[in-house]
Amino acid sequence: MPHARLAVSTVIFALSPDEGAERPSLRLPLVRRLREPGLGRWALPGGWLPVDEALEAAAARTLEETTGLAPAHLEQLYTFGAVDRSPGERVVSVVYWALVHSDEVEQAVADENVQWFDEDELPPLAFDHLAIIGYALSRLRTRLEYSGLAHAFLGETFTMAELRAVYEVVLRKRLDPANFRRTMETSGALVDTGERKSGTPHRPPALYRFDPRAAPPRMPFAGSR
Amino acid sequence: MPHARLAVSTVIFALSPDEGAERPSLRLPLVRRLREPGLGRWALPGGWLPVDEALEAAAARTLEETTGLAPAHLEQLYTFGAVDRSPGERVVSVVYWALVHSDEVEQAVADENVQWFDEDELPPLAFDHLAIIGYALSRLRTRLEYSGLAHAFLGETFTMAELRAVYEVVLRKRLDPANFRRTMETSGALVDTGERKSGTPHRPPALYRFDPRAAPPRMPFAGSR
DNA sequence: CCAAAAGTGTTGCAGGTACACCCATGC
DNA sequence: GCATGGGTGTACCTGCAACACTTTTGG
Repeated sequence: MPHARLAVSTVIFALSPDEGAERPSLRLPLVRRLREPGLGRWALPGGWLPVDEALEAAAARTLEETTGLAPAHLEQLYTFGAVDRSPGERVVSVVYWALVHSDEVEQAVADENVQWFDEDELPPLAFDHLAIIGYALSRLRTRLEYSGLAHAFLGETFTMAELRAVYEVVLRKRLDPANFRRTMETSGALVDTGERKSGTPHRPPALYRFDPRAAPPRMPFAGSR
Repeated sequence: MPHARLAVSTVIFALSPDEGAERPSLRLPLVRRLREPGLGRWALPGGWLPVDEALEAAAARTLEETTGLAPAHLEQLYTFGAVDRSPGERVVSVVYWALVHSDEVEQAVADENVQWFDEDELPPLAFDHLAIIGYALSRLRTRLEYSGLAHAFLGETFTMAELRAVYEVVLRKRLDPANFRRTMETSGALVDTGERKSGTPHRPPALYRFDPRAAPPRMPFAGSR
């Protein structure tokens, strides 16, 4: 008797390194499909679930295999299981989404079969992966607001403007610098390192660090009573 | 070569019919396990995923098979896939959670192998099902607040006090009647039927109905841009 | 009339938005 | 000194929590 096959895929987000003075953009890596179904189209990194590997571990492994990077944040998104989502075979995909530090993206793997795409310049995608990416984007946007997740995009220290740029790119809207600063300061998640970033054409901004005590919220089993 | 097996389970919530004048309580049906592993313990309704059935359809079907009821709300919760969560065999469970109308619960099936339990009087549970129920409870609580989901517990018409009772039981805290009324009225999700419920020992309360235009928010693919 | 729930009004606090304004640096 | 982003102060608005108060029924 036939079964559904179980796959694990990951939507990986990073900010493009800000070459030049332009705004950074939200990017994600995709892999080219080398066999049917969907040959030649692009797809999310992933693969079949090994019997002896946890779901999250499988997501982290395929992330590492395709990009060479380790996730700064990794979280389950949704499980997609429509009967006809893959032609010829029943496939259920447990999908994760991940954030990686932007300054590591330069070292990330990219060849003719693995490429990074801008969030609004996606190529033709295999299966239902376009809808999955859309859902992952909406989840990223809501999560960013009610938990300080932006640090997963940034390095060890950062300026207030860099942090604000993360929010502006992800939320796709301009934020008031004054109010943004206050919101972040009163949230208690930031620590002023005392250092300043010099070399800017203007007044040198303070460098901040994330308060390690403000741990990122773990997903399940938080409210078990 | 072995694969992980795919199961679908559902956490089903209902309010106990308010027999007497006591507060209603949150209840859920469990099934007794008739074989190893976990023989004799109680477990969530569910089963193996058929190749030709969608995930949500499988959840709705097992819900109907164990309780005889149709879900007023059904939504994917999380997919659990730790390697050792089921002894002897690798099982990945896609878990849904559901709400059913409280006034139908009386007609619900219940025999020696299917019983309804109060949320804080749970019996010994098989596998990781206790943790799953805890997670479902936390999700129910947060969802209730930012989307008018309470109507899934209620019948066609209801009083403001009945609606408030749903919130109070689920959120486990007392709510101010005056402020609760205003919050609901300004939300625009309620329609005054003009009728009043008579036979109460005191001033007869107005009967409300949910505005059908205020549709429940569909889960995935909302923000695909 | 009285008890008790239904329903209305008012006040005050907290968080967020808009925007005016000062500060420090490179050129 | 001047342009520019860094950083501070403040007024206003809105939503909500608290709570006093009026209304309407059954006994």
